[in-house]
Amino acid sequence: MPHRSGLTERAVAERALDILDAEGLEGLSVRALARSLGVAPMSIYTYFADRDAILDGVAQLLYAQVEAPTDPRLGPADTVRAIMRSVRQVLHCHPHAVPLVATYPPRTLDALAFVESGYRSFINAGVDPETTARAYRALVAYSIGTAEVEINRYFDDHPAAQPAGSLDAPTLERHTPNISLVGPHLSALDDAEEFEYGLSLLIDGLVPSSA
Amino acid sequence: MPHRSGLTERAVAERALDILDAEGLEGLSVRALARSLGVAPMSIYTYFADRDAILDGVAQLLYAQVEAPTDPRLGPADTVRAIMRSVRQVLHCHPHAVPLVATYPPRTLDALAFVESGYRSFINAGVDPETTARAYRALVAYSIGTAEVEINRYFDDHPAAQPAGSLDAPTLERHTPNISLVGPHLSALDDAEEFEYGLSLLIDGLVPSSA
DNA sequence: ACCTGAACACCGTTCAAGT
DNA sequence: ACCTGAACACCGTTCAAGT
Repeated sequence: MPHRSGLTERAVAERALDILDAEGLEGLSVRALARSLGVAPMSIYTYFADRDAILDGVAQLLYAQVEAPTDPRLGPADTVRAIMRSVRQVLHCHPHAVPLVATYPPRTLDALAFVESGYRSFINAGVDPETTARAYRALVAYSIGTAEVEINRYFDDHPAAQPAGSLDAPTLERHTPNISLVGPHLSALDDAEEFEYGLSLLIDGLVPSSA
Repeated sequence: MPHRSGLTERAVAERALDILDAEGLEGLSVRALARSLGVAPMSIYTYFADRDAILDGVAQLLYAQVEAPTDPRLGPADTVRAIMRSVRQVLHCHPHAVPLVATYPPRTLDALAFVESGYRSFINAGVDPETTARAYRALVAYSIGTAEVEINRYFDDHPAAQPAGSLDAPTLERHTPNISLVGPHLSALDDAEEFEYGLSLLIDGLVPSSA
């Protein structure tokens, strides 16, 4: 009888995602995952070759959650904008997964669905495959970069915004006056607004006839 | 007598960077670092509060290596382009450090030097502080995103480019024809070229009078 | 094929003790 | 202030054995 424990690769990956959300990447150990599933640690290796394969599996689950617009009348710019927003939303629901998405590209059919939709909107609009590939690459980099800075709150404790760090405000003002000047504005920026701002710059440049 | 072992925070961080380069992030353990320095594991905690603080220290070392142009006649676009290229170069020399740079922002005076230079070129050109902050944020996200996809070789084994994965070429062709079409172009893209391409799009959009 | 316990070679960090 | 060894509560993974 196969799967005496009732487990499947998918069920293991889904539990892994639960643990990742609750405990973070360090808390997602093979042993903790097995404990949560009520099996011996080594049973996990029936479904995944090693811990990295589990993390890859979690990434595939999240890629599958990305929604792509289905309306074929939508142009490539609007389609890609909707996909990018969906990616951002999924990652905001699973912030600890950002490093995984930065590491493991979509691989399964479900995970690749949104990529196919994005490509289709470009190709159907007459964009050539190479331009499509370049646009996809730039947009992936933008997704990952913005997600990293957002979930790590990269600009929150920026010097001059948070003078409680190792450098005090007078020292900063003397050595880096422009950081003192710009810092407060940096930490006041709105995540969603800045995401849209940079995204528009990219889309306007990447999509040949953005209409 | 302070520092009986002859260690300093900086020396510990530099050895940590050596280990990171040679062994990767997982190989950079507190115990391995202590072993390499010839001290007991707990001695490390004299200089750093915990492992995360060590990783932050390594990031600060790398930020300090970023070179910013000193010519004040250079406009903000050219200044920022040079800084972005230097960041990319430093990260290519230390690929395992990319997740650290994505996590820990510049904090020390040395690490902040290139940020100050970039800000100065904007402010001196008459750009207001908020626009400067928005540009910096977008450029940081772009640096991190492009570095992640480059060091992880994110597009190398993309389906259709590398049909040896779990999906075979006929299955891909049937379910995701556009991925089959675009994939080969994606894996053929040149890292440096695409970096410059997206960077130009951003700079053209971000720098008010790009002249 | 699937699941197990024991074992190996590690971790980060706390603690109490030394100088 | 700095450094130490011992200990605690963990890791991922190999192996040999079970069903």
